[in-house]
Amino acid sequence: MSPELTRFKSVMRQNNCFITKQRLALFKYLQASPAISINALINDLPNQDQATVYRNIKLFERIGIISRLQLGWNSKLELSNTFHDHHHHMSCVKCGKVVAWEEDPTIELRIQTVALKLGFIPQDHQLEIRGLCQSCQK
Amino acid sequence: MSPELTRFKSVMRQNNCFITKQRLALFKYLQASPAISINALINDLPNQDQATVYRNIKLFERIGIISRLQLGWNSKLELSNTFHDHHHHMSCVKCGKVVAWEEDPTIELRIQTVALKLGFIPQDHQLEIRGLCQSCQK
DNA sequence: ATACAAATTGCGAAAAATTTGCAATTTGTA
DNA sequence: TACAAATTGCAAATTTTTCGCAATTTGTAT
Repeated sequence: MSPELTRFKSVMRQNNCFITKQRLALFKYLQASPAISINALINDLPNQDQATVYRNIKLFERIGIISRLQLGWNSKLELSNTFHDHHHHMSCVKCGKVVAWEEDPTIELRIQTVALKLGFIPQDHQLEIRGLCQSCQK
Repeated sequence: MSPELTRFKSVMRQNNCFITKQRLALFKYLQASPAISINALINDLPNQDQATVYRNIKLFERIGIISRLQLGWNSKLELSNTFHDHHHHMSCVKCGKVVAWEEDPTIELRIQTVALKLGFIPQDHQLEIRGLCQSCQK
């Protein structure tokens, strides 16, 4: 069992949530790519009703398993699994491609400092960069 | 005329967009707070049809005047005026309060570096921190 | 000023996205 | 294995967003 799966089950148990096959399939699907739209989820998990998908997305958000991203100016809402090492996203304004990147210690540290200065206890953060990807620069 | 308003008009002209009173009202409203939901906009701009509000939000996003934020796990989509000095947001996971903060040179520089390393030409970015605000810590 | 072409608006209706109630099924626990 | 509680699927309701089109408004060139 992958460490992400172990962690997933542990978080679910901590929150008194049943581990159903629908939830497992959703979690695994979310692990496969850095960002995915709700529509893609509903289409690619055809054995689940859309109501179930929506309910479980909301649950996963509430207990911190996924978070919502707003990538481009015209893009749909997307979801990303927070159990990835990469929390941050860079998206191309032209072709829409999304690349995830690893935490950057300098940025993480700065975020801590800024949050504390404003009186917040930081819990989570999200950084999205928009720009032109290599192939769209040509 | 405020410098923001001047810049707004200039960006609008560059994009061959008419400066209508609906768009001016929308822009001014977006300037008043760090983040605002679409519903609040529609309710607070009662002299505009909701179709107009939606169309102009889309326009403003496309030409870079506003950007979308996804603040809390349960929060609605919000919009923020990019002409503010503060681009970044910190939101309280408990009470939903949103605080904007100024650019941080260390973070900005790091973002440039990371983007270039991944082959992107960065155009815009967005950083959102979630945590517990001072009053909700008690 | 005035007139004109093109862009924008308001309206109503359509389409898309999300949520809800409830009976049937599934889950974890004892 | 049996039970209580949680979850699912389904259909319908609700909410959010988009669209077509006639009427109005805007910027520009007289």
